[in-house]
Amino acid sequence: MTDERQISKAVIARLPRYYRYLGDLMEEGIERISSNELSARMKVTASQIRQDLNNFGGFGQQGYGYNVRYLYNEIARIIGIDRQHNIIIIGAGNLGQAIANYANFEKRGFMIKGMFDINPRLIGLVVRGVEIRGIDDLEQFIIENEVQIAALTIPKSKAPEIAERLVNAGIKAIWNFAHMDLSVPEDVVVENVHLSDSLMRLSYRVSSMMDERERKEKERLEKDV
Amino acid sequence: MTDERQISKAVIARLPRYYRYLGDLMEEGIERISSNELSARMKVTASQIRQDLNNFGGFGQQGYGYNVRYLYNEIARIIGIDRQHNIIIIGAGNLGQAIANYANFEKRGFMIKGMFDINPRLIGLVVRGVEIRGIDDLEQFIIENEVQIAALTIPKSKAPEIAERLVNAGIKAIWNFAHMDLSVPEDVVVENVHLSDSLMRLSYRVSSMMDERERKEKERLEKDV
DNA sequence: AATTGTTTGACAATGATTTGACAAAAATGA
DNA sequence: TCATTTTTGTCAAATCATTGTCAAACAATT
Repeated sequence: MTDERQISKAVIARLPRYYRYLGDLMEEGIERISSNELSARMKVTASQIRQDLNNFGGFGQQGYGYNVRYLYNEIARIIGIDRQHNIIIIGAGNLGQAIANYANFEKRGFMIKGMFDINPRLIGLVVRGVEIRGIDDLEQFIIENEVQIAALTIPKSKAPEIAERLVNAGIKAIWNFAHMDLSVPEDVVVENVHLSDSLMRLSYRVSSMMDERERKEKERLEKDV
Repeated sequence: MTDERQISKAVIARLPRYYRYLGDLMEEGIERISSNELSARMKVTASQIRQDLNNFGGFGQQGYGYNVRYLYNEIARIIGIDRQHNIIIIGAGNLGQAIANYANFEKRGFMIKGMFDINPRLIGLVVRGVEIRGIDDLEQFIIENEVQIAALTIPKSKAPEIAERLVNAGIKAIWNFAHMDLSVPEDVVVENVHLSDSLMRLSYRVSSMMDERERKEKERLEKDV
């Protein structure tokens, strides 16, 4: 009946990037774009762009291409950033404050309702108009302010305990910056940002690139002999 | 000749997670583990674990499993975190400082050689023993200190210009936190951390979970009639 | 030393994703 | 108005990734 076949993770992961490029196009004053032109800019195949977008409906028109503003708004709707999301930040250290200071937050519908920390020296401070609180009244705050999302920028050691409190208070999603995997009920979304994992991927790529360069250099020298 | 068949991106992306879990096992004092036990902890199939590891060599032993410490060290070697990498941070705002303060950096072979910013109020400050400098002598610093990696935590508007300077100074890799894609020569590694993309993926998942919940609720009510 | 149980590494089968190709639709230009 | 060009949406083919299976290897036990 409901033809809601699951859309693949790979497609979802690419949507924000489309959104970013469409925003750039709008800033450049470009009104329409073909999958071919966009594919050249984004360095992906045109086929992939068309196929990705068609998961959500036919946004283009033959002989014309895609209307940039329309597609931009449609993707915003698909991603869900046309609605308002209330968010809190737990851990008001550098990372938490960096997130709080990200200017485009409100523009995308993410309202920072509060910040929390256990460090008494931080409590009471105001970051971007948001006061840093102690975590004692965390649950009450979540319920009163209808908070759906919590950004977790605290050390690994405290993360599981806080995550459980968040879940019990009815949070819908955790943006997890702690260096560990959280275990939560299946109806709670966890989006991980494992910076250490990212740095290791970088390390792998640098290392293998250096190895390869070395290998080629050796090959070249051997040939010269 | 050289049997260096390319290892798939998906496998590389999983290595840091294996490394993380093996570290945890070591802390728990566990000496050996089977792919089956590990698969239960990590919520992936045992087959995938065995297949992934076998891309790099046979680290396990029939009837025994994998030696935790040995595998841990082998993965470190594969990722390249057994070598020393010199790194600089460009942009000493909250995000740059958050990265500088990450304690495990040195343990993984990443040596923070310097931090840079254009804000005169930050220049001269010392974060974790590293002085914040102006970006005028960036190129010289990179060469003199044999810096391979630059973390880029600056606004989008300044990123392309700085990236070009980094490339020209011979940097090998950019850990890119700017909200845009950089264009660099193909022998320069770029590892993107697009936090806004990550937040949008979270938004999509929260939104579709809420939609689904609503849909089910409606279905339930209709059935009751 | 022989037997039993465990567990890997390899391979085949399945599943998912990406790419290429093309008919049909719309825009453009004569 | 009609022919030509552009460009989508879709389908099929090709590629890539994951999973299940099993013989062979080793450990543990008697």
